[in-house]
Parts: sequence; C-alpha cells; structure tokens
Amino acid sequence: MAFMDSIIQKCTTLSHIKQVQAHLLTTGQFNLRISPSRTRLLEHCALSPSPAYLPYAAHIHRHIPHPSTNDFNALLRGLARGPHPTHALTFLSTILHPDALTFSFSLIASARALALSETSQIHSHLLRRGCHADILLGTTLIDAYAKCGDLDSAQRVFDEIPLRDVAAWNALIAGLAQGSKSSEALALFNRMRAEGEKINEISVLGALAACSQLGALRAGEGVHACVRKMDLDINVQVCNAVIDMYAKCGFADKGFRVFSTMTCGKSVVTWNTMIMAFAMHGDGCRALELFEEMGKTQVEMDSVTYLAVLCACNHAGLVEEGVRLFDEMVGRGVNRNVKHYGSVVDLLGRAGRLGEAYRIINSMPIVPDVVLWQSLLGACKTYGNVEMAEMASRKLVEMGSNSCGDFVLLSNVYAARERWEDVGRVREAMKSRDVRKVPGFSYIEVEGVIHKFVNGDQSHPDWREIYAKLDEIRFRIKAFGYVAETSLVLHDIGEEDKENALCHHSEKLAVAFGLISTSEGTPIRVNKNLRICGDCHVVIKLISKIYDQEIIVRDRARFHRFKDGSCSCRDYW
DNA sequence: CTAGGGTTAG
Repeated sequence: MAFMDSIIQKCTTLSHIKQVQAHLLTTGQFNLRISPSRTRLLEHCALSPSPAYLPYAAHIHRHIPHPSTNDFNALLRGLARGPHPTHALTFLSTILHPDALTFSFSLIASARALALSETSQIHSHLLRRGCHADILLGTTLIDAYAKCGDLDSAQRVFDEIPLRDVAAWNALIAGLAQGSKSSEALALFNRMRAEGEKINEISVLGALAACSQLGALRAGEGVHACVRKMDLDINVQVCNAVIDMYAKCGFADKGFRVFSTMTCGKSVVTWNTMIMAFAMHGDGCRALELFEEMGKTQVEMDSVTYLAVLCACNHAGLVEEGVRLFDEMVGRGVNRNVKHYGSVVDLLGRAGRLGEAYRIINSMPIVPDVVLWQSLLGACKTYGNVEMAEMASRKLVEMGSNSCGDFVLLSNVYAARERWEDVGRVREAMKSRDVRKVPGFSYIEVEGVIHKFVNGDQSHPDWREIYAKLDEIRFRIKAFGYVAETSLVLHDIGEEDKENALCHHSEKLAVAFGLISTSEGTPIRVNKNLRICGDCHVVIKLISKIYDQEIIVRDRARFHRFKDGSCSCRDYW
C-alpha cells in the first residue's frame, strides 16, 4: 500500500493518473467498496492545483460503483477549495453517509461561497448528530459564520465550545477584524492574553489588522511589543502586518524602520505594503524610490506592486510618471485589472485630461466598474464637463448604483452651469430611488481610548463642550475669511436632513474633541471611514494655523497632514 | 492516512 501511495504522490500529469487508475481497474481494486489506493488517487487528483485535474477527479468518482464516504470526502474537499465552491454544496446532498470530515469540507465551501443559509443548515445537522463539542468543527464553523457575515452566530458558537484552543480564538479574532468589528477583535485579543491563553502568529495578525483599521496606535504598539517579546517577527506575514499597522496609524516612518530592520526575508507583500504606505502618505518620491529598489531584488513585482505605485503617482500628482508606469506594465508581464484602469483614469481625470481618461475607458478589455465611472464623474465635476458627466451618470444608473454621492456630483455639475431644471430633475430621481447614504464616522484615540463620532453626534459624554468648541472655531475662522462651502445642492437636500449639516461632520467633531483633550504639541490624529469632505478640509487647514496644531486625518484613501494652514496633499485629492 | 485560524489593494 505504501508503495502505491508513493507512486500516486509522483503523478504529475493526467496520463500518470490514468495509468494508476488503469492499474487499479485491472487488479480489481477500483470496484471494491473500500479501496484506500483509489481514495488516495482521487484525493491527489482533486487537490491538485492545476485546473484540469478537478474535473477529472469528478470523472473518476462517477465511475466508482459504490463510493465510500472517504471517496466522497476526497472529491468534496477538492470542490470546496476549487473555483466553484457551490458545486461542493450541491455534491454534499448526494452523500449518503456523511461523517465529521464531510461537514468540515462543506463548511469550507459554504464559507468560500459566502452562503449563510447553507452554513446554518450544516450547523443544525451537526447539532442533531451531537458533533458540537468537536473543537475542529467548532473552529471551522466560527470561521464560516464570520466569513458569511453572521458574527453573532460566530460568537455564539465560540461561547459554546467547552474547551477552546488557540485556533478557535484566532478564528473569532480574525472574523471580527475582517467584519469591521475591530474594537471587538482587539478586545477579544486582550481577553485572550488576560486569560493566559497561549497566543501565536495568527492571533497577532488578527489583532494588528484590527489596529490598522482603527488607527489605534497605542494598541498597535502593544501588539508589536508582544510580537518582539515572543519572537513572532521571524514570520514575514507578521512583519508585513506590523508595517501596515504603523502606516495606517499615520507613521509611515515607524513602518519603514521595521521594513529596513526586519531579519526575515521580504516578500512581495512586504514591498507592496511599504510602497502603499508611502503612497497613502502622499510621499510619491519615496514610493518610487522603493519601487526602483525592489526592481533590483529577486522579488517579482506583481499587479499589486503596480497598483501601489500608480496610487503613489495619483496621490502625489505625478501624472506623466503614472502614465508611463501604466504603459510599461504589459511589457513587464503584469496583468492589468480594473483597479489599474481605475487608478489611471483617476490620475488623468484629476489632471483635467478627461478626453484621454475617456479613451482609456473605451479601450479597456475588461468591463469598467462603478468606482471607475465615479472617478470620471468626479473629474467632470471639477472641470465642469456636463456632457461627459451625464454620460458617466447614465452608466452609473445602468449599473444600479444608488449612492448619494453620484447624484450629488451630477447635480453639482448642473448647478455650476446654473441649469436649475436639471438640478431639480436629479433631486426628484434621488427621491424616487432608494438612495443609499453610507453613514460617515470618525475615530480619534485619546490616551489609548478610541472615541467614535458620527455626523451630528450628541452621544459623547462631553458633547456640549465639543459643540461649544466648534462654535468658537467657527467664530475664529470667519475672521480669516472663511465662508462655508455649502454648495447649492447640498443646501437644498440638507434641509430634510439636519444631521448632515456641514458644521457637525464627524471629522470636525473629532478634531474639536482632540483640541479639548490633547495636550499641546501632540498632533491630533483622526480616522474617517469615507473621503474627507471639501469643507472640512478647508476648516481643518485653518484650525491648524489658528490653533498652531498639527492635525493628521486618515480618510478612506490616504492621509492628510495639516500644518500651518496647509495640507500635505497640496489640495490635490 | 485524510479536518480548523492568516499579511498588501482605487
């Protein structure tokens, strides 16, 4: 048997596999009810990374007269990790005597297919069979629920596991971090440490991802200290996550220190993370330098590398360089995806080269996505191109986008041309459609505690003081000639929605709170989930001058460092 | 013999 196994291991072509299959058939093993070699062959074929093997595994399986549960499991496992995980779920219903492994592979499939109802169906099967105490299944179940977006169920499964091990904790920490419940993820990581549970590299990866999202520097430094103490930094992925954490907390240089002193080898991801970090900070030169340096190493550049460097050009306004890099990609064997096109369209659009941007969209071999049309629309707004704006909006409506921002942009273009009837038409369209507004919120860390604000928030214990500070700010910036940039559209629509009033945007609330509670000389750091709004950008610049206070705002796409009345983005965003 | 948790992205 061991001999047969080693032969199967060495099968590298389909023809090898067919020879083994023929051998099993001629010796009669293939048609037995149980044949370990047959199962091995099936598994080898189903798990092979080459795409042609999985269909052949299905073919072999179809020809087994009475497949054993192990035969079913072997193919199921392959289908679960293959390109169409739903096929595994259909296949599951044909399995007569499923065992624990059957359900384990099925959960991997339902997680990858983001199929919540299938996940919970498998869960109830498990409960009926009394498998709920199985730690491996429990962990897989937590992961599946989390990936399907049902974090409450993931938490419940976690709570019901009698004896949790590292992986169970890690599954929930990672699930919370990826499900935008970063504070909860961080809290769970801390609880894990408090309860004396042994942590490993995967635990810190989850915790670092949470810190990155929150921009929680203090907590991130804590995790980094723990990484060093436990020598977890021999792992590249951990180093990458540490670099990313510092960058997303506003300290690209701290990230760079880790980057340049790490002792384990750098991977593509390491380089990409660092280039992206400089890009986010608007430091186009250092991003390009690093890109150059990367070219001298053995590490192969990939599509993310190019995306990072295009993003750097975009944020630094390096139009020519960006176009050049975009052009050279194909020759260097790096495939362009929709994000590269989006990036270069954005780059050209911001530079006012709308015609070129439009030509690129038309010549794309792939279907443009919503974001791409949105950036073209944004450029049309900036440069007052009504015709192209109408065309972009039509595309957006066709694509089913009902984001508030798209309508506002179009209506702004009309308003700038004083086409009030068209403005009214857009407004009607907004009312008749179910226009989504993504709620904006901002975080600020004060003494290691994260405070969260939404637009018009009055739930903070110090809200009266914060609003008083905002009044004072408004008074003082007016002396500098500030006029609120309430565009006509926003004015019109804002009436029904007082919460969205410009002066109580979440980022202003967070900055005001920062002014009250941060000691002098310390920069105020705020994170926002959306792009910073134009009015807030103007106001914060003035605050940085009047209050002699450095303010760093991380928005959805990049960092803005406000100092002495100007911003590191040079108003180019 | 065969099972679980993981870093970069407009």
